[in-house]
Amino acid sequence: MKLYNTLTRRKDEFVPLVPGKVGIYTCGPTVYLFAHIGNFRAYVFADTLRRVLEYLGYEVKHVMNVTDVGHLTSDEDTGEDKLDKEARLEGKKPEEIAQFYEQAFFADAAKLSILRPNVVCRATEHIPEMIELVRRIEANGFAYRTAVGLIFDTGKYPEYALLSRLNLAEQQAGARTRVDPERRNPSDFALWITNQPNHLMQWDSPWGRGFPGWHVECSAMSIKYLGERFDIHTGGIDHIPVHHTNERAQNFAATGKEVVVHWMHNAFLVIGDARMGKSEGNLVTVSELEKRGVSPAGFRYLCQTALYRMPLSFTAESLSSAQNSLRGLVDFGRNAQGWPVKDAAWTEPYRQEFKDAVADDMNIPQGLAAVWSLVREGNQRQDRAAWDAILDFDRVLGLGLGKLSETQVHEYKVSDSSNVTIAVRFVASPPGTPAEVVALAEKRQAARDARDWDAADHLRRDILDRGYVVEDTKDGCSVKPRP
RNA sequence: GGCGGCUUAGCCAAGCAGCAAGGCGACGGUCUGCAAAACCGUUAUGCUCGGGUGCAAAUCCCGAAGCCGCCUCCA
Repeated sequence: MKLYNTLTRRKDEFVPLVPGKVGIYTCGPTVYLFAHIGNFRAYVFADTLRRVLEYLGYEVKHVMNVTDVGHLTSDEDTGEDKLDKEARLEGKKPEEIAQFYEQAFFADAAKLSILRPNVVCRATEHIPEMIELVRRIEANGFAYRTAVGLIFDTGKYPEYALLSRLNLAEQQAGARTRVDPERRNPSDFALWITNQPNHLMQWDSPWGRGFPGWHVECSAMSIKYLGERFDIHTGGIDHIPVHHTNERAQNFAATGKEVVVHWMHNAFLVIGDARMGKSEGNLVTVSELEKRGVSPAGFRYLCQTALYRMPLSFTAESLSSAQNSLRGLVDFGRNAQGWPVKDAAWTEPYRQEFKDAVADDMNIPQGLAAVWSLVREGNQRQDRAAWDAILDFDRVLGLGLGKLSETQVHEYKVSDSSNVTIAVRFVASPPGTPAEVVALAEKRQAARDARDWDAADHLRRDILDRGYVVEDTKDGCSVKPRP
């Protein structure tokens, strides 16, 4: 398969370091607030990457960190820790804040069918590993002390600017932050921060009591769980110039190696012309989405309509478009389940198309085109083989189509006055449909059989009042929740 | 000031040199007691604009305009 690599700026052929196996590290959430759906685009992307690799037969080890310390509110390495700040604000301990928002994060992730990474690692539980990594960096001569703590000397790493293609000479030092006169280079950053007595979370270290710089955790934990050379590192595009650039520098300073082979970055979800962000005041969470009548699966579908590397427009219109598309897919599934598998052979070209698309740098939109071809042709052929193929694709799409289209069929006999069965009718409905609704549907069919259209229409109204719509077919009807 | 990205139909969005995928929406038709679903058809002689290279350009090159992100924490 091919994957775009930020380091080389082109689609590279993906060759795993160990045949058949893939290690992925994903920059996870900083658990001091609810994650918004802009954040979740990144995790849907990472999850889809994992699913694609598994679909193509790789054994994937997916590692994700949870940042619960060391992420400062400014990059001057002197600001408040986000967790500390929120803890003070809410009058709680940092651990309580972290625990609460971590739990909330994974609850939302589960709603979005994001598979839990094989390893979820918390920064605070890896302080010894971080200290060890920093010690190696220092021993290799890449660090120096200042009043702030231990600082990474980016001048010692000639390739420092390669990932972001920064032109350090032209960068305006201190254009937006004050200059620390003790720094050797404007891009130098803290590995271990000391002399911050107000910081709530502190640990002893060779450099004094303090806490790790933000970038250290990802280097330390990715290396711990995936080794000193691993396949893929994912994150948002905003991480390229600072976080990942620094991480890469640390990796090299500690190990002497290019640790990460493929760097992959997702573009932002954009609202109108702006990104979604806390300071923009346009955050939308998964719960808010649900309140607006958009299912998590609908949002996930929206994410799958665009390439992960392209900005995606998040508007009321694009959302409802996605939600409607998903509904169409689910409707097809409900119908298709009533059909026999006639001939699976005709689905082969579409299966191939899907596979080729996702193997080409995860071109999910192209894969969706194959899905819709199957819907169209499956409908024409009335062949469940189409649905079987789509369910197979859903291992990648992660829309939960199987569950969403679940249907129970209630069959019953219709008899004449002398108790002779004259027909077998059915009512199909999703699990959880109230029995009352099914009963009304049955009653309505009887009215229809009696050609009592007024009664039938009246009953349809009653069913609608209970939140369900009826669709008639030859020998029965199906009821489903009103869209 | 530096780096990066985006501009394709009403909307979302693929395509990265060889007849402009797909979805949503809209409109017309078939089916239906009426609907819904489904099916059939229509919806970009053109891809921000101007040059250039090629037999051939939405795709490559040069230039312009507009929009955005990062360089402070941010997916």
